[in-house]
Amino acid sequence: MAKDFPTREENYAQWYNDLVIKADLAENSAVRGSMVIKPYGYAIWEKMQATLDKMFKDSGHVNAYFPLFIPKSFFSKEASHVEGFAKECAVVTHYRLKNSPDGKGVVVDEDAKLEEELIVRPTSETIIWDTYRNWIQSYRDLPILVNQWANVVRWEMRTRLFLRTAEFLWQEGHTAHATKEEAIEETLKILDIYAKFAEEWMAVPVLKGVKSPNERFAGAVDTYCIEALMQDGKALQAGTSHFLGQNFAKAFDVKFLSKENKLEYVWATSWGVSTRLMGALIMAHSDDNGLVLPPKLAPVQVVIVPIYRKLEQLEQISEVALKVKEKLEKLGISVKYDDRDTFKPGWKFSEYEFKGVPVRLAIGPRDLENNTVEVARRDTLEKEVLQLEDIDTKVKNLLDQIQKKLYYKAQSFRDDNTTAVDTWDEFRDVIENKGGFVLAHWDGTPETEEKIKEETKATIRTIPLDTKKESGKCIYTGKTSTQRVIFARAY
RNA sequence: CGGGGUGUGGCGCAGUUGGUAGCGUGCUUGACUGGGGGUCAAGAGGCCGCGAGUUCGAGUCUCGCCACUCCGACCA
Repeated sequence: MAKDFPTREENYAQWYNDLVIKADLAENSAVRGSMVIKPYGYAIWEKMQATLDKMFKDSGHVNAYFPLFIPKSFFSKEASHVEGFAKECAVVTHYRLKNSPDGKGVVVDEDAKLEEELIVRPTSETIIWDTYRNWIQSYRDLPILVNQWANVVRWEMRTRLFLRTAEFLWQEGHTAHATKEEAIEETLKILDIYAKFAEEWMAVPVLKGVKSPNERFAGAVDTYCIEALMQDGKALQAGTSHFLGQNFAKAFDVKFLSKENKLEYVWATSWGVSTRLMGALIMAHSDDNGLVLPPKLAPVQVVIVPIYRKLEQLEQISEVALKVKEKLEKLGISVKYDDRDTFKPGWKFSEYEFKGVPVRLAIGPRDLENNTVEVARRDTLEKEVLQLEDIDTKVKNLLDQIQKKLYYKAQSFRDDNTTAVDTWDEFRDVIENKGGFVLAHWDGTPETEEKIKEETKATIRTIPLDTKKESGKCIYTGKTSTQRVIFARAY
């Protein structure tokens, strides 16, 4: 099944696509631009969800749910917000179908036109702030720290599995605060959660930073982001956290009485990560043999494959294998024992390798005699034969080791592909031939960023937060600059 | 929305100057097999994207439509 798909070198885009489909993560659906997330892919997403959900709750947030449909009029209330999303909104205009006159199928019933058209949410700021108006009167009602898990629709022209689909799954947090400082603090707190999740669970190193005005969320004062580097040298925005200022409070007239008995506008944030993280996860670690998953997010962490000739042998092996499974499960490891007689061991090896299962154990007659088990790790493809004694802690340690190794590998890749440049020629050369993150001085103007984008397709991915100030000259205009920013071609 | 490509068993493809559809893989059954995608045998499976036209005859030629896909402009 896994044969015949291109290497990363040959065709990176095709490699990614084939990987997603052949590893059973997702497939294209009958609806253009919308995908079906298959059980194996969805299991990964569920683990992401569960982890993030806990992190949000541990930091004081609660979940709620707001409607899929948003009245059209809500959108026009915040000027830059409309502008940002208007071009990609799906609109509901009618609420009824009827049999077509020719008797073949159904048509829209023109008599069932909606008074006010509804937008399928591309994001929920408008409906949520319209709601918050009623929730907030006093400083005592603040802060509101709400998150929702939902689907959203953005009518994209070109789509790619997980990376950009017309409909996608995400979480969106929407918080309301009494002060500017508190809202900014919230924005950064979430950014830290995102970074921690990416690095510790996904094993993907990310840069934390702030977006340039060109890349800012429509309606935000500041957009913070985590930015990851993929194996083809392109950047991927993995999560965003927005400080919205009082923009939405003003647009939706959300005011509160402060302790000082003054009527003030509420300060807001919003933040989200989506199924796009799946794309980042896949591209960050996988190789030409298929998917590579970090143990912490792998739906199956360990697979056990029995090797046998006769069914009596299988019984003996199963006895040992099931004991191993039980011991591993006691340590919280998810184990699959694949004793299907309908597939050959070699076939199973390839299958699980392709699907990125971190550790494979094989137990055969020789192992029964010697009290051993063959342990294979997916990330390095190394195999070794270990004594059965303490196999549970050995495997647990191995999983931890794989998790760390994946992160370090991704980190050293990123380091190798981060280049500081000081001249325009150098800049163009690196963007064109090497790729990756390029650290360069920029004069701070949207015009310059736009010009650079036109000429090189590279954009400012982020203005890093934890970086030293350093004076220099803009690579494009030569004007003075106080800090290097990160340029890259991006997904 | 512009430019290219592709639509043929589940999947991947071949199909010559028009003559009634084939290969690989997968599927079913059986035997032998089993420590890296096994071998052999016997089977099942097709509105050739859709619609017109040319022709005695169209997977093949003509026209129209639809879908998918890749490359650009737009985007998490």
